[in-house]
Amino acid sequence: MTQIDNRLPEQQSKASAKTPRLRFAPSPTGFQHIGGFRTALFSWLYVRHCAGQFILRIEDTDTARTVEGAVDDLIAGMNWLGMDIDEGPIIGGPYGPYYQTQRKALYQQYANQLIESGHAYRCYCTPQRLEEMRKEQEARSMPPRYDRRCRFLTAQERADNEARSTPWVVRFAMPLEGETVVHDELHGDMVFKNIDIDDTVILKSNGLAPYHLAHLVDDHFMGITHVLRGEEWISSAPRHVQIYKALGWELPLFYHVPNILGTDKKKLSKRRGAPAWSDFQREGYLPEAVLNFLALLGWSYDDKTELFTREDLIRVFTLERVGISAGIYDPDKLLWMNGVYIRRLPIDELTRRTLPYLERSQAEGGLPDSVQRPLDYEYTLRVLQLEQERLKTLGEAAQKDAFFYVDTLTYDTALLIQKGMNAASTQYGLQSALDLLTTIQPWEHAAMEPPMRTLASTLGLKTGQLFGSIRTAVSGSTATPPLFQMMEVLGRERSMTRIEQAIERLAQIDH
RNA sequence: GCCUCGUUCGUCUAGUGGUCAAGGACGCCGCCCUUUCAAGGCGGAGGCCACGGGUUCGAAUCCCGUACGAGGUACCA
Repeated sequence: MTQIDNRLPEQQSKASAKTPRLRFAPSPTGFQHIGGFRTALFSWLYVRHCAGQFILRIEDTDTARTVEGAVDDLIAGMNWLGMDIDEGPIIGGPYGPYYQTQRKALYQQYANQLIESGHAYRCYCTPQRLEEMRKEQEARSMPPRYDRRCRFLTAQERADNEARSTPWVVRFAMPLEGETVVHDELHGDMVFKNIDIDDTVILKSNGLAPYHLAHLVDDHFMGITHVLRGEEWISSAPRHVQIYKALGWELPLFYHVPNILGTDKKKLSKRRGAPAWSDFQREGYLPEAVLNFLALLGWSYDDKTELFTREDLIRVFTLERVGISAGIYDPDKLLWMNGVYIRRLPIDELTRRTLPYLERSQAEGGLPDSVQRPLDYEYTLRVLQLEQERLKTLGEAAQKDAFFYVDTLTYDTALLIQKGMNAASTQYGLQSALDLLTTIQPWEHAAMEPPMRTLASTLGLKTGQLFGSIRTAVSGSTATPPLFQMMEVLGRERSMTRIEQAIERLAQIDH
């Protein structure tokens, strides 16, 4: 119940005698959101921390919900985050196959064994009967539960059903009395009354096993030592320990990790708009930042450290420091962290990694389609040098820096006119700046700034007023990198042309 | 409804009976820097540690109850 008395030393040492083998076992029913990846990350980090093995297994026994492409997307996501897999689909491994639909026979074998040992039984109830029963129980505000009718069928009734070849499923016969203790390494002992637990289906009429049997058989034969899964599994855990017991198998160590909630405080779900890994990729989050962020959702190292490289994480990650209470995913903090990672990138790498975001089509979030691709690497590097500390995502660069690439600027002429100025004085200021700029040699920010400052005071303007007008003229924007550095990158010709165009604009509103 | 888990600043968290009149981070606010925007520096607001009872010389930390939240209650995972 508490965190203090939750680790039985004997059990811990029993497990550590074997090399840790942990798995991530998602169902391919859609696109994995970050909550799933976070749980996978904990397993992966632990495995890499103690030189174990990380297995990916696809729990595709619900064929009706299986979504085409989900496995590829999942693997791509793990790849993106840098979680390498030791055994799994595609790469294979000694304990395959790694798709549950391909392990059907195994589940049937153990379902039968459980029937023979008296721990399970065939249930001939029709879905309609179950449905009616459920409705009635609900109407009487009773807990909806299978009434175990088929558990107590006479030999004759069984024979009749078989003779009529009534379709059947296999149900696990939960003990009718007593308690089941689920020992969890994080939560301690959790006690359940057996009578509260349903006789769950362990083999469906189509011959496939649902989660409750399938994952357990697989974990056993794949030699899984630690089971990390979401806390939503706690309520079915007593069922699992009973099945392990009935099969005579040793239990793995359980770690029910906290869920990640959305800002609505509900479990993250795709339906409710939880982001997929590909959303982060598309917006230009760095996988190493996302990885760092995810690691901190339900795990902590100490009271202050929170920036970790992948290697750091592997080195310091331990399961003992995984928390137990659900947490809300905070997009603002991720955004901040992504900015930190962007700022730390060597400029070459930043350029290389940002280029694809800039070059993709405008519809996909890239630069305006009028801009010629491919982009010039050196030019983009100089642009990004100025933008680096201002970027929170790589994807933002296209919006913020379009003016560096585009031929004609679109902006509201009023933005040229600074506080305390009017069209005429702005026009005069720009013209004076233009005249001065013509003489600047070489075209470098250090050569521009001192004379331009002098010009401002000569004109009786604050630097902010003069520079603000030029800034808008040259970029079409009021928030940009430092003016003269920006003009240096933009080049003399383009900078001066834009100032001329601004003057023309002002001349027009003048009358 | 029933069962289970959880509950420390808005959010992520540190905290394993005294060093906690609760520390860090994001966000927010202010100041500094400053040609704008950032970044950076400094400072601030924000928590009766869900509530109520115990245990103890001493409790955010242990126990009990309550409230609230979440999860489960499928031939889904």
